[in-house]
Formats: sequence, structure tokens, C-alpha cells
Amino acid sequence: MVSLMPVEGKTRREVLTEFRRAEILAAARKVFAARGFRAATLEEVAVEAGLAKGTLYLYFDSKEEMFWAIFRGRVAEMHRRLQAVLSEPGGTADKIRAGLRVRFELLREDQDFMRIYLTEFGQCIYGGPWAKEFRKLHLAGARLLAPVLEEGIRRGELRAVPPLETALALMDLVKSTVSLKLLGMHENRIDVEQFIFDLFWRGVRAEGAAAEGGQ
Amino acid sequence: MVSLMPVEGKTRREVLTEFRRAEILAAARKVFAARGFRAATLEEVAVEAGLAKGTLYLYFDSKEEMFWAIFRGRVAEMHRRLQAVLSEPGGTADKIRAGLRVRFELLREDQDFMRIYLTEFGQCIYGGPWAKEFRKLHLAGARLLAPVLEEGIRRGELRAVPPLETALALMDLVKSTVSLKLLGMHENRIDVEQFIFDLFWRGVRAEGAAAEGGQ
DNA sequence: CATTTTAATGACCGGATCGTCATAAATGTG
DNA sequence: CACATTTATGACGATCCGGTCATTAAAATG
Repeated sequence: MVSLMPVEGKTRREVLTEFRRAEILAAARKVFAARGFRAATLEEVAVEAGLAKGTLYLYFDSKEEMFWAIFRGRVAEMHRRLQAVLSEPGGTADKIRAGLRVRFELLREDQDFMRIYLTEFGQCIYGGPWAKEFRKLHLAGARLLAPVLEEGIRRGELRAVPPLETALALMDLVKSTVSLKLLGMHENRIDVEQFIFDLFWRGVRAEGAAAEGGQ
Repeated sequence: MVSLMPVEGKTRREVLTEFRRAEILAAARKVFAARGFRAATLEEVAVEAGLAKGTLYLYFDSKEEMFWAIFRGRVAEMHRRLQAVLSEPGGTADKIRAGLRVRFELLREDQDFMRIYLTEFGQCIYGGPWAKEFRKLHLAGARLLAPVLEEGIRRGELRAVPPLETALALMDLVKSTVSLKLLGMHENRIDVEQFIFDLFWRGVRAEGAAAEGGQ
């Protein structure tokens, strides 16, 4: 009966099921990114995945579950990468620059995800079932950066800014710049990453410091 | 037949019609702000206005028209006020501060509007019928500030930042801060307006300048 | 007060879409 | 090959909502 070959503690069936789930999520990410959560239809997702709509429900309970599976996973990935670069040794300016780079890299790698992040975040104000989760994830990102800023203040590299608020300001600066990029406003006239870094770094560095991060 | 009393070039009927339109728009603003454009239903708007749904269509052609009547009017008002404070004499720092004050005042006066602005702006990426309009209005705001920055650069008060991009960055900095305020993240721990001004001004001021705007 | 004109109503239509379920195809089993 | 089990299907039910329209209420008119 269970002659399905077990592979690394999982039956062949479980592996196949996971594969299908992943296939469906890839299709869903595409559709959600193109249309937004509300306007995206499961029919589209099904077509994109080469399946029938009913089949989706063998792997997910609802449209919401699909969305969150995509979203949570990607945010977690982003936070892992942020954490990684922020824990490397280096000055505060370097860390801020590295954190910026992670976000811009992510944008280049996966515009779909950023689009979801940016547009659905606005909706979280309406307090649907996600408002709390969204807010928690967003704050979690800021809490990764805040200690770096605190450290910078202690070391005298930064003036005494409120760490969490400043971290949030930076994240939003990136976020909205990213949204402008998606809107095609910046084109290639300036180096956006460098521009944002300059603006922010000059905004937070200690009074006496030169433009040390301006390489 | 036309015994309706003309008042300042308008018949009594026209005045009443305008009044009804305004009543409906007030109700609509409330509902749109509470639920967002998509989730808001005309049934709710009608109830809020104390009318039947069908009656709304005597005054507006569609849900979209209602939304834009609200949105355009309010943005125009914001731009008028920005233009007014930016054209007053004063240093660049003063003007930036005054521009910030306008936006924060607007937030305090009419949170509903800001909510609409913030949340529906995210959606404009999807290129519905509004994408172009939204973008145009958003850029128009930046174009009010850009000349002030250019003037500041000429006068040597600011370093050579790209004016339009910098104006957009400031607008977004305010916008997202505002959204955090709406989310209840800041509470009253810091003076947000002062915080944003400091961050931005230090980010753009000329190399030699002291924190002149820090009053 | 009778009549005409305007304003208001809410039942209804049409389209969209989430999620279900009886049925069918595919796959595995003996 | 017959049978059982898992996977897939897409028509369908249910719901929601923007917009319409025949009908009713109100207001103006003479």
C-alpha cells in the first residue's frame, strides 16, 4: 500500500504535492503582482498554472491562504538577508548602505514581490484580517535596523535620532522610491540607491562627521 | 414656468442640486475613507447620506466620478495651499518647513482625505483608469517644490541635489510618516514634523551650512 | 384643487467571482 | 485486465454590487 518511495523522510507523494504547491504559488505570485490581491482571480491563477480552478483547492483552502503563503515567505527571506548583511562587521554607514543594497537587489530580482508589498501595504490600514500581520512584519523590518542605529549613536557616528522612527523613515524612503521606480518616474537619470543613501546619511550622521559614506 | 428665484446667477434648483451633491460627497468621503474605493459600496454611501441608492445616480454618473470629485478637489486645495506658502518670501529652509506644515495640517484637519490619498495611490500602479491622473497629480505636487529647491541650490543654501527627485523623496517621506501616524505607530513620543524636517534638511543643506533651520 | 413637472425610491438585472461537488481522468494495485 | 485510490475538472450555487428603470412621492403651477 505504501510502496511509494520515501525520500528524505517524505513519501514520493508528499514531494509531488509540495512541488505542485510551489508551482501554484509561482503562478499566483505572477497574477497577484499584475492585478493586486482583490482584482486577481483564481481563474487566472489556474490558467497561469495550467490547471483548473477546482484543482487549486486541493492544495490551498482559500485565496487568502495563497496570498499569505507568498507574502510571508518573501518577507521572511528579505529579513534573513537584511539580518545577514547587518550583522557583518563594519561602520554604521556601511551597514546602512548594505541594507539599502539588499532592498534594491530584491527589487531587481523580484519586482512582483515588491509590487505586492507596496500596494497591499497601503490596504492594511483598512484593518482587514491582515492589518495586524502586515504591521507586525513591517515593524519587524525596522527592528532589524534600529539596533544598528543605536550602535551608531553610541559610537558617535550618528547624532541622537530616535532609532525605531528613523529606521521606519529609511524603510519608507526606500519603499516609496521603489514605487516611483515601478511607476517609471526615475528612469536612469540618477543613481537612486546612491541618492537615497546620501540623503539619509547626511540626515543622520553626527554633526562633525564628513561625508564618509560618500565613497 | 421659470419662477424659481435666481440667486447670484443660479436658480434655486441649481443651488439645491449643488447642496445635494455636496451632501452626497461628504457621505462618500466618509465611506471611501473607511473602506477604500473598491470595498466601499454605494449602498453604504446612500445610507450614510440618508438617501436611496438610485438617488445617487441623479447627481453622479458613476462611483468613479464620485471618487474623483472628492479626490481632485482635495488635492487641488492642497496644492493651492502649498503654492501659497512657498511663494512667500523667506529662506529655503523656511519654505521647506512651511511646506511640511501644510501637509501635516491637512492631515490633522482631514484624516479621511489623507487616508484616501495614501491607500489609493498604491493602487495606481495597476494602471486602471486613474493611473495617469494620479501620477500627474502626484508629480504636480513635486513640481511646486522643485523650483524652491533649485533656487536654494542657486543661492548656495543647498548642495546640488536633483530637484524633482528630491521633492518626490520629501513628499514620500511625509506621506509614509503620515501613514505610520494613521497606523498609530508614532503616538506622541516624538515631534514627527520636526523629526522629518531635521532629517531632510540635514540631507540636502550645503556642506558648510549649520543647522540653521533647527530653531 | 387638479395637473404637470421634478425628485426619490428600491426591486431588479447583469456580470463577476469565490468556493463546492458530482463526475471523470489518471495512476497505482493485485 | 479489473478494480481501487488519488488527482483533476469545470459546471454550478451562492453572494455581492454597480447601475437601471418603472413606479411612487413631492413640489411647483395655474
